[in-house]
Amino acid sequence: MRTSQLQIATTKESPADAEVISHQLMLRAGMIRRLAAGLYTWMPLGLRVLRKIEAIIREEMNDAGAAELLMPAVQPCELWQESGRWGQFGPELLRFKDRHQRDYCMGPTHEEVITDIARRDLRSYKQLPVNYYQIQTKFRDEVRPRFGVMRSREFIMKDAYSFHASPESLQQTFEDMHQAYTNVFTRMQLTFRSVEADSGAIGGSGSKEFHVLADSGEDAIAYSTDSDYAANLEKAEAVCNDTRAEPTQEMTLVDTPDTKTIQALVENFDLAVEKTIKTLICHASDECDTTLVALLVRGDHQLNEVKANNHPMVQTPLQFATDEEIRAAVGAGPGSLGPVNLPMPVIADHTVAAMSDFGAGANIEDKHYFGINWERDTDTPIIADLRNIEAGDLSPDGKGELQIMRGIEVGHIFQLGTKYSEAMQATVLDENGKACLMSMGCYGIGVTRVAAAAIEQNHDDKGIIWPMPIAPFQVAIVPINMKKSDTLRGQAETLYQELKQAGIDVLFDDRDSRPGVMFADMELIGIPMRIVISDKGLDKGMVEFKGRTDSESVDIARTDVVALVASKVA
RNA sequence: CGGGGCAUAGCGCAGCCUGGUAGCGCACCUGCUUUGGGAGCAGGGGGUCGCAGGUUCGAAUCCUGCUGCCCCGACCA
Repeated sequence: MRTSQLQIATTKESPADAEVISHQLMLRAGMIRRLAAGLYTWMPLGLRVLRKIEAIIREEMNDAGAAELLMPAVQPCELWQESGRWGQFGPELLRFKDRHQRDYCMGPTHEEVITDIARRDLRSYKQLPVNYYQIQTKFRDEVRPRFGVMRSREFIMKDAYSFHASPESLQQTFEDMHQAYTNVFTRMQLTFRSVEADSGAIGGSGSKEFHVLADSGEDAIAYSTDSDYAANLEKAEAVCNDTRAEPTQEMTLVDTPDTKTIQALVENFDLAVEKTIKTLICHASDECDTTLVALLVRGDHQLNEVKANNHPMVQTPLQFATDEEIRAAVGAGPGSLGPVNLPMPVIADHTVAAMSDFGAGANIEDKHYFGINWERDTDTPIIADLRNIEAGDLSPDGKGELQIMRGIEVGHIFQLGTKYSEAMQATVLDENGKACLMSMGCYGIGVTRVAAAAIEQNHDDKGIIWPMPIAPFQVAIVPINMKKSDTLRGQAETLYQELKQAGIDVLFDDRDSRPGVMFADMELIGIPMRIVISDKGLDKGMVEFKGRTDSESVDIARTDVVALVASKVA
């Protein structure tokens, strides 16, 4: 392709609201244009990247035995009512009515539609397993779309759904998909990890996320220094091997004016932060007699909201109590809360349960108890894993300690089990002629997010550095002063044709720009290789070759350059 | 949802406090010169100053309402 046809539109400055580097570079390189909040046009240059990502995914999915189909983006409400998600899904689900006043939604995911397909088309266990996939536009009305196409409302996703006669078959396909995803991201030359994950709203058991590693990633990932264990921070199990020490202090009531925070408590009263407790009050589920329930974590630990949300005694979705609710129930406000004499169930993190001689609010305004001990001073709490792991924690598998790094979630594979097949009665006949529910798996890759993640991971001060397999073009031809030299123009054209015939994705910069402009543009848009062709060089039969990350270009014989490029592409 | 901020040319910004009818850089168009790292000179086009009211002789500027966008989020930070 020629730059004159591509309408290259690069800018030196990026819009003020683009925060993350991938968003800035995609805008500056002219890959995407914003239409409205969370809605982006993919310009020709950006679309080429998407198509390359899709092609790799398609090949690996096909190789793994999945069959491509295409479902509608608009879905009728009936299916969602059948699965129960019409009520469960919040405002993220974009709903609207057609001219007959029937309810529809823009599909954020396609479990309902595919399950409907499966129950109609699949009759016998002999047809199983099957794995359907599509690459299609999804819509999720995010509260706060941001970071460009990293968290947009409309995005392209590859979603696959498998159906099985047995859990063993599901497990097998789950593993096949894990391998297929590993192949996909390996082929894209991205640095990634697969990690254990929470199943979230989609439901089911057993799920793994694929994360592209990047410091700017929205997710934190815990991994063991000495084993394969890796998990999303929200899932990573916080273990505590300490046993509770015997009490050595009496419990005392202390006046603590102006001490509403853990930090103030530690500073004003010379208390070790490891001897303090944070008390968080949230709404209780129906399992409790009270409307509120208390969650306890050590003063220096962070509550893990996903873990809290998953606790049976906590109302879903997790909702913290307001100041007024707390005062009404306890008689004291946040900042003076603790487990002693608290009129509600107390759920403590493992670490908290192993503490002794600790300090916490007295549930009396401006007072704390110090030297509290479980059993002696207050009932032993319900114990659960409630906190985020911290770097240096023991690995749950007992091997090594956990470290934290950041990642961008680009893929997620789930074992759904029979959640949807049961709700929607998707059955096949088994060997005995009896109807049995199909087990399901589902497997997603955020195609548009992969493009952004690749940039987050691969860029420098000049711009994007595309990995070769997903680069919009593999090589750029940059002629120097072609305007003045018909010879050079002819030579550049010939080289362009030769590269095309060799099957190379080549971008011919045929603008009459100054060299600096062309160099800067080709680097900004991240073309992995560059050939500079000039009269000066051609007099000696040479052109210049430079890889995007090379510091210097090298002279190479004109007659060898096509072969060189071809070898680098392979 | 709650809190904060912003809205002036395609992009980045100034002007607003102290009202007098809009400006700079990049980009764009024309011409000349230039051509190995985002050229120089000269000329030029483009803005109902987010929308709607109000105050005023006069509003980008002051006041009110609305809309859009961005940031932050309950203990801690």
